[in-house]
Amino acid sequence: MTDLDIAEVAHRAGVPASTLRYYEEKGLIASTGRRGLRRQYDPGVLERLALIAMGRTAGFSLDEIARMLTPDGQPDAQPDLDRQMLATKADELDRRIRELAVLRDSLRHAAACPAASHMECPTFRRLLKSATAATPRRRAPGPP
Amino acid sequence: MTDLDIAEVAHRAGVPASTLRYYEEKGLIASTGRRGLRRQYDPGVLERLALIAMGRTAGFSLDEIARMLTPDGQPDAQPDLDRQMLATKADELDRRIRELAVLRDSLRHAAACPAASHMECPTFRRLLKSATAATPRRRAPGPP
DNA sequence: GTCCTACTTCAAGTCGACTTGAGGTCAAGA
DNA sequence: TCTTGACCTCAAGTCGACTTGAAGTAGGAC
Repeated sequence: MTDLDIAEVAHRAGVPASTLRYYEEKGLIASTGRRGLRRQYDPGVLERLALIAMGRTAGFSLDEIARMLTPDGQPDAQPDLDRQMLATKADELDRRIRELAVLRDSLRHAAACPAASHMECPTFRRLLKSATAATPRRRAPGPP
Repeated sequence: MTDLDIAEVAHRAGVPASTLRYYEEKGLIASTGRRGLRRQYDPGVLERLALIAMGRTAGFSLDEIARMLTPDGQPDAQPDLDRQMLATKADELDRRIRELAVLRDSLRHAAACPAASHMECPTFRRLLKSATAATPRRRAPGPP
């Protein structure tokens, strides 16, 4: 029995146990059973959690991730849909990355530019324009 | 009087009027006055809104953006702090971009890879590892 | 002069992703 | 055996960024 205690998983994955319970409730992970009350996990859950974390940093919601992780459709039609979705997500990510790159350049320029107000700097305004031009109004993230 | 009505601003900026009121309440934008009850805005507010949108897509909170837009400290010490902050933010963005790039590559690979389960693919696992290795546990975004 | 409509305020609601708190349980060590 | 403390459940709270709803008001078309 190589199963891991919830505390162990929490520690190794770097998330609080409450998050693991929450993920379980959402169907993102599953425990193999209990020892007494305590959840036990297959070590593979760590990779799954890494995958979840990865998806989160990519900007996917837990529901989206759940859908990616658990193909819920017809057994044989699914893999293609899955691959299709992954490709789509990759494209989205690509767009996002390009936006952020422009933004980064804008900030860097603004940090170096001597103009009193950044808005007075033509370079900055040009960058600003190209950063916002193609942005397809999606609810922005927003960190801690 | 070239001022814009709130509806005009909302339309041109592509945000609901309620958002403009909210931003005003938060001190992110200001109206030049009222016509009757209705807020009027200087056309410059559009650039400011673009800047705000830009900051949002970069993952900054409204409070952070407010701080960037309105230097609140000593008149002469501020510009440097401002530039310093912008440079820091640019660096953060850069890290984030690199993470996302790895992620995008992982997704693309997974989409093309013939392995039954992505976890069985060594390439994917390697990518996964490098994607999550350096990730400094920050609360992830999460779209609509 | 009246009416319509788009605005106004303010309080409250929503959404996602968790966290927190109260009250309960049980495996393991003294 | 008893205690301890880390886990358990379930409900409720939090946070940021808005949105929604009720009730009120004024500019402009008729």
